This record gives sequence, structure tokens and C-alpha cells, in this order.
Amino acid sequence: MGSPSLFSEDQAAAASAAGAPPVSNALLRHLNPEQLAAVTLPAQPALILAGAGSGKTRVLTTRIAWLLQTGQVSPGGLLAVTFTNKAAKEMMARLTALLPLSVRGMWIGTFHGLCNRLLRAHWKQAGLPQSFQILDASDTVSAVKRVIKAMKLDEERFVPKQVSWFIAACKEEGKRPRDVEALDPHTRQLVTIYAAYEDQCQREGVVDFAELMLRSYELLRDNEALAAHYRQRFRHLLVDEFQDTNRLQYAWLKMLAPPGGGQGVFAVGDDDQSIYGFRGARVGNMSDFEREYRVQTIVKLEHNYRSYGNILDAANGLIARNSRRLGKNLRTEAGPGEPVRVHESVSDHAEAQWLIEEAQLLHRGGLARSEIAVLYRSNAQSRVLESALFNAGIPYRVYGGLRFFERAEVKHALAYLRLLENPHDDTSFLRVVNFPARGIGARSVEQLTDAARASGRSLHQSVGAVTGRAGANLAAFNHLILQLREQTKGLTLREIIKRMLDASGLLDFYRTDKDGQDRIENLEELVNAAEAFVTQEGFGKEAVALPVDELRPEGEEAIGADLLPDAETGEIVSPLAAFLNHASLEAGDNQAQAGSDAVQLMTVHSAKGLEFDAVFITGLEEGLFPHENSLSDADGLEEERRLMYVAITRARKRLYLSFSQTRLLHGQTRYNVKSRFFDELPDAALKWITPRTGFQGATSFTPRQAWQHGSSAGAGFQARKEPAPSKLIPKAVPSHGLTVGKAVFHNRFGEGVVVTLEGSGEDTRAEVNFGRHGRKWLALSVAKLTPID
DNA sequence: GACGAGAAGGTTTTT
DNA sequence: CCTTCTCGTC
Repeated sequence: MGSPSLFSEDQAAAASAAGAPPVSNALLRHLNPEQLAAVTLPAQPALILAGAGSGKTRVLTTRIAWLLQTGQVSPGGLLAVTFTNKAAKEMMARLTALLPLSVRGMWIGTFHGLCNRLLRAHWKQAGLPQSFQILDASDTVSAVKRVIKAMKLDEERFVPKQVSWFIAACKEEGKRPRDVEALDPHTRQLVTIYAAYEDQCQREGVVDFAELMLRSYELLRDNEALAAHYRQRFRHLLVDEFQDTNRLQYAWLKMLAPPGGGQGVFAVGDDDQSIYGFRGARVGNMSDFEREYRVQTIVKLEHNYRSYGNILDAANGLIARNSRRLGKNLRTEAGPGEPVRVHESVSDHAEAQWLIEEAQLLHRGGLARSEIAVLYRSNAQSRVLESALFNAGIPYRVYGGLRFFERAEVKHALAYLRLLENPHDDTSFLRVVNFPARGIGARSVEQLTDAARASGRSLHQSVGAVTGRAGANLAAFNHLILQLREQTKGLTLREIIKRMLDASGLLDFYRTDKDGQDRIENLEELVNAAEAFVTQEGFGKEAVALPVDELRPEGEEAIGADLLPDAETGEIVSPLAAFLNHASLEAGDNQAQAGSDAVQLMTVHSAKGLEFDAVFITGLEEGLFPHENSLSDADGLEEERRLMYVAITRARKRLYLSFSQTRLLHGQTRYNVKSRFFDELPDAALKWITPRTGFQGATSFTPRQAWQHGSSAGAGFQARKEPAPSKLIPKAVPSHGLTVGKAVFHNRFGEGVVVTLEGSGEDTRAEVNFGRHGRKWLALSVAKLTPID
């Protein structure tokens, strides 16, 4: 590994001066020296370590704008890739604000979006049908399920969901069935399923998310001319959230811009915010990149523009406990601000109660509810909070759960639309052939599937193989689709969808359904979404007029029609096809009421990238956060710590850390020790607001100032050491002085909580939860257990 | 095919 | 405890 230099301010100034011709200062004026250094780096591999709240997106977009404005690259000559549609949209929006520019047709998008684009443009070479469909996660599981059924395997041993994970994991390692090393019989069988699943997908012309990546990787790997074309074309590649890339994504990048190829590869990431290791993200890609690309320049963005000092101290102090870091420390000029408030409660219920009162105070002090976030490690924790908020009549919004395009009714509608586009789409066919019910049962579907499989034809084509009543019903279904196809020719997208909703019987079905009202609203929303898509994306007359290669880099010759991506201009695809394409890659928002002023509830994972004035991190208990399932290895714990780091750095002004002595989980009361993270946070940044004695959701004793002045309220606080845990579950106390739920101290295991008491007299034994040391059974006659408090 | 009883299982998740 | 899915019945 080399030892890349760090840019100093002088170097930064020098770099911008020595770089391309001076640019209109407006673009660079508001950048700090580190940001400026990053933005104006020469065209070479570079790694930008962008801390939380350090203006990462600004650097990325300004970099693009600068490259364009200085004429170093044309819009068609750069590729910028993100993980989420949201990030891609944000980037395009900011870019348009910086430069008078049409971002349409530029290669800015998600990994999957860009792969899709490559595959649509080169479907032949990729071995796909022109109108291949994309399976979402649940489609993938159903498809795998069908394979397992067809292979007559036990669904207990081969759980479709897990098998689909296995397949995705293989693909994300770049492995086809023949590449997977199967050492045991079970894995061998999994690989057989994988192979059969591939056959089925190929037969049906569908690809799952992982396949989008793998297939386009292979496309480039196996077509030298094509790869050369794109390498020639993309002079600059920019990658967002580099720490979240998996093996395949990194390999894909290397295919587009091999080390030493002279292209600018601008990788932005934060190893401290890598929280997706469990699904294949490889932080190691950052150091691999540094090594393989012989990165000369690492720019660290450590100036934080989001949070006050105490919050950053907490974050820095915590993350410093991790080993294997690239090393970074956030700093601010905003002053210390308030201390981080720590609160202990007796139960999860009390925690919720306290939180609500606190949130009400903030709101009354002038803070918008939407500026208050309640974070938790796992979704199960939201219930108590939700019901408390609900009972208190406080508007709230829970992230997670079903997204718009994942809703059953929307997926049904999309399936009909897909059949209009392509009647041979078996996935869609199966989804709606009997929905709404039209007398085609499982038996007939099975018959039909067998016939189709035997003849190698689509379900649509095999309808004749089923006889009797069901056969007639199937024929009627086919007729319905074909007729609708005829009738909607030439109609606007809006009209097509409305017709379909009517003719399919979907609307009628939900009208009679008892809780169908919401679903009907969603279907209406689908019509609106389509309408909005047509207008936004310009799939009207205007778009057709836009030449496909408008943005082709200067001097690049046209190289044959099938080498030119259609650039989503609408020239090749119909609005319907484009909309379906859009719908399969964009899951949409997850809930309505997005606009209303509501307290935001979400997992720490979904909070990544967001920021709020006030943040509550709840359930900070051993076993929950850090989660017990991640404690088996050091890597797991480090990822939990990064997760906590992400959580802390979401807060702008006020941060609460909260834990509870008891929590109802899986129907059982659990007695937890407070999270080890409390021991790892700098005491000076914390302020314990739990009173020594009282319990039940007591609020802070500090005289509270109005929110507007809140940010400086921390000035006079005394940072006292954590108090002894307060008195807990009131119960009769036997002679040994212990009760279930009692906090105790053991010389070897440290602080713990009594979970069970058994026996009496000399024979009394206690099970104590020592958190990181696990649960221990101790004989009270032998073990020295000191009750705390 | 709709409904209800009963069992299973319950970190984190975008595309 | 509570949700989700499967299976059996009418």
C-alpha cells in the first residue's frame, strides 16, 4: 500500500490554480479548502473520505459541474453512480441548479439503473429478450418458490426466501452456479436450484436485481469492443457511498475503468459509515481501490456542518474504538452546543412515555415535529413507541414497511400493464390470471405450467392445453388481455391505465372489498404517478424530438445503432414500457402523509443520510444495540459501533440516548444491561438526566429554555458521572436483598441485572445478565454480588 | 375461494 | 406478544 499525501490548504489552492483554466468563481466560492481540493483534483484515481455531514453531495455535484464547466469532459463522457434513486435524483437536481444543463441522457443513476440501461441498449449481446422484465425482491422469492416446487423439493429444507438470498449472494460474488464451490450436499442442492432458477428466468425473460449487475458485468467482460467503447467514452467516473459497494459492483467499476487506464475515478465514501456488511457490502473495497489504482491522493473531509461539538465528540469518541479504520475525526466551528442527554427508564413503556413528553416540550418550544427523529435498532421496537404516540395524539410517520410499488394492488395493476406490453410475461401472467377470481384454480394453473414447460412456450401460448371449464376461463383471460391490448393502442398512458383498471375488474374487486378503499386510492395514485412520470420524464412529443446522441462526446463517432444506448429518450420505448421500467427500479415512497408535520420513526439503517434537529436513539441496551446476533465476532461489533456512529451523527442540535431496564420482547420481559456504548462515549459530552430515585418517565430536571435558545443551553451543565441505576421493579425484597430486575455488581463480570432467582436459603441461585459477558448462574452463598444503589 | 385455527418465528435492507 | 403464513374446512 502506498502512502498517499493528504491535501493541505496550500496544496488545495495550488491544485485549483494549477488545474484547468480558472472557472467562474461562483462554483467554487463556497467550498472549504478540503472540499475545493477534492473538487479540483486532476483526472486520476482519487479517494475522498467524506465524514458525516461534511458536504459530500456538494463535493460530488460541484466536481461534476467543475469538470463540465472547465471543458474537461462533456456531459456524455462522465458516469456518476449512487445506491439509491433518492441520491441520484438529489445529485441531478443540484447539478441542474449549478449549471444550465439537461441531465437527461447523462449517465447518472443507481448501479442497478445504469446496468439496466446497459442491458437495454445491448440486450442482444447480453442474451436477453428486448423486453426483459425486472423482478423485485418478492417476485424473486415467488420465482424461486416455483422452481423448488417444480423440482419437488421440500420447502421446509429449502425455504424460498433463504434460497433467494443464497442466489443473490452468489451473484454478488460474481458467481454462476458452476463457479460455486459446494462442499456439502445441502449446498450442492442449493446450487442445483440456482441453476434451475437461472434456466427459468432465462426462459421467461426476467432478471432479478442481482442479475442486472452480474449480467452487465459479464456483458462488458465478454465483449471487448463494447467495453473498450465505454472506457473510451467515460473519461470520468464518480462513485457515491463507495464503502457500500459489494465485490461485484467493484468488479463492474474496474471493468469500466481499469486501473492504470487513465480515467478519472472519483470514489467518495466513509468507512465509518459502512453498515451494510450483512448484505455483502465490502468496506475492504476502499483499501483495495487505494492499492489497485495506486491512489495518489486521499482527501479527507472532516469539517462537519451539521452538528454541535458535544455531538461530534460523542461520535468521534465512540468510533475511535474501532480498529481497521482509515482514520478521520469530525470537527466543527459551531461550538459545543448542548450536552448529549442520557435517560434511563424502568420499562420500554416508560421510555416511550418519557420520549413523548420530551418531544412535546421540543415541539411546544417551536421545533417542527418533522425535525424530531426517533431511532431504534430493530423494527420490533417501533410498536411501543407508535402506540404511545398514537394514544397521545401526536402525528408520527414510520419509515419502512411496504413501499408504493410493492403494494399488492399496485403490483397487480402493473402485472396487467406488463401483460399488455408483453403477453408472454409468465410472472405477470401467474400473478393476475386468477385475480380477481375468475375460476382458474391452482390445479388448472399447474396443468398450464406443466404444458408450457413441456413445450417450451409461454403460459399465454399454452392456454389451449387446459380443457374443460378452466380451459374456457383461461381462454377468456387471454381474450381479455389481447382485447385490452387492441383497445389501448395509441391511448395516453393515463387512459391505458384507467381502461385496464376497469376491464381487469381490479376496481370492482376492491370496491366490494371491506378494506379496499385504501387500495383504490393507491390505484388512483398509480394513475397520477404515471401521469407525473410522463410529464417529468418528458415522454411526450418533446422527448421524441430529442436526438439520441445529443450528448455524445465531441469527436466520438457514431458506432452503429446497437452500440448506442437509447438514453431513455423515448425514441425506442413506449411511454408504457418506460413507466414499467421505472416502476421496477424505483420502489416509491413508503407512506402517504409524507407532507404532514409528523415525528419521524425509523431504524438507524434507514436514517443514514438524513439529519434532524433533535434525535432520540432508543433501546440502547446490550443485546439490542449492539444486537446480540452481531456479537459473535469482532467485525459484527465494529459494524454495530458504526451503526451507532451513524445514529449519533444524524443530530444537528440535540441528541438523546435512552435505555430501559426492562423490555417486552417476544412476549417475554427481558432484563437488559445498558449498552456498552455508554462506556465508550466521552463522559464530558454526556449529561445524565435520569433522577437518582424516581422512575416512570421522569423528565429532565434542568430548567428548560425555549427551543430557539436551546442550542446554547448546554453552557452551564455539570457533566456528572453516571448515577447508580435507580430503584427498579418494586417488589418485596428477601433477605439476600436481590430481586429480579435488580442491578448488581460482580468483581469479575462487572455490572449485571438479575434475571432469575431460584431456591432459598443457602441454596439460592441467581441468573444474572452481564451483558457482554453473557448470562451466568451464580450461587449466592459463594458469589459476591453487590446490589447497586 | 373465503375464512379461521394453529404454528412458526421474530436484526439491519436498496435495487 | 404479535404478525405472518399454512393448512383445513365449508
